[in-house]
Amino acid sequence: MTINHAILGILSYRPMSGYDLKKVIQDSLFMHWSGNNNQIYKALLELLEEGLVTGEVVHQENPPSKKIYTITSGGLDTLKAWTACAPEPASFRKSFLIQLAWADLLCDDALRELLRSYEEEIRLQLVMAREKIRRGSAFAARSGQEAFLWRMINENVLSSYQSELAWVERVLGQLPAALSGEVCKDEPSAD
Amino acid sequence: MTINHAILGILSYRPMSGYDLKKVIQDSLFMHWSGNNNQIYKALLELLEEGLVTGEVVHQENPPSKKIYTITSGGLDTLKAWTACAPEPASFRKSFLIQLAWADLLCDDALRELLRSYEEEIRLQLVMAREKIRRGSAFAARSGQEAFLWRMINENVLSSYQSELAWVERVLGQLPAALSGEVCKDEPSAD
DNA sequence: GGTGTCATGTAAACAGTTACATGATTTT
DNA sequence: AAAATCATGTAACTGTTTACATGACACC
Repeated sequence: MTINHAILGILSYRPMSGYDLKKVIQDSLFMHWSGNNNQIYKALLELLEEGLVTGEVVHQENPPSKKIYTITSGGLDTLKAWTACAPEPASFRKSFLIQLAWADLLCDDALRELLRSYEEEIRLQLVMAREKIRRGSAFAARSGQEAFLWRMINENVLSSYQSELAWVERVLGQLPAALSGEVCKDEPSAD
Repeated sequence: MTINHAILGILSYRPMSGYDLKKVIQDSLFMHWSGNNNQIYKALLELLEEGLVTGEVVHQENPPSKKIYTITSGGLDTLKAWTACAPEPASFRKSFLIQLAWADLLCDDALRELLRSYEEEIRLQLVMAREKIRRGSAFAARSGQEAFLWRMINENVLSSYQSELAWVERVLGQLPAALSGEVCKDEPSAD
């Protein structure tokens, strides 16, 4: 459950409530969770039990009250240990590729249309990503190194979309030749 | 549940058992599921109930017997309808980026080491992807168009890894400058 | 009077993984 | 004798999403 680590990371910047965490996660480029309550409030309970955060109820002038969570020194240690551990491989889930794999069933126009709508979809993702970057992080970088890392993270996300976009344009460009039946004559597809 | 569509797609090539499906999915580049029994056998039950496949028990000379599933014309229609529907956006889950986001806690050497091990990880993924491609598909392409699409799918996966690799190398290249503290002076990080 | 924000939480479902269980046969 | 392959399936769990429930206040 990586979301616990993500929450510890956010709380390392400043103490905040579950509600705040939800917004930070939703507005983030690289924290892929939808930011739903269920996961966040459950994670906070777990972190409390493990003593990695403390929770304090703060009564405001007007209700509702909120619970402000603060990372403990144990929490900081756990976070630091996690950041140093061996990275997991990235996972790409592109259900579009599965769609394409069986798209031989479609006629030429439908196939072209399918590729075009995927292209549109990626462009949309790119615009939204850029908008999130434009709005900036909710936090100030704590060091030049951190500012650098954050720029690299933004670049990573953008370059993923750009690579996907370049690919779909390549496919659309090669499609006419492929449809004319001139392609793949000398490419046996099974061994 | 996309795996049902993936299974329909595979069965559109040839009838086979759950066990065979498992292997096809595990050996595939782009079907991201682990190929676990639970999902496959459950999906097959659903497809049976919906009448999209038929199942026939085949007794072999030596046990165990197997159940061979065959796609129905209704199944083919469903598959075709699905291939034509609006594509979902690709989802990239890179827990490494979350790790990097809080990596300010690490010292220079640990950060460099972290990036290097991610680079290694991607290289490994790339090698495994190429190996899967080298072994080839379990099926012969039914048309030149299909052969073309399959090549494009392979290219997509490879270019995703290559883009990720290029990114991590860029980061490693820029790291010395970032660590020397010369970077980001004129880059306020919040708006 | 309806909609939106702040703020907590729960319920139900879907998606996906690991591990277990069985039993025969073949390979090491 | 142990391990791998063929082949079916189940159990338990983690992860993730959508939607619901509550209640005060503010804004249009």
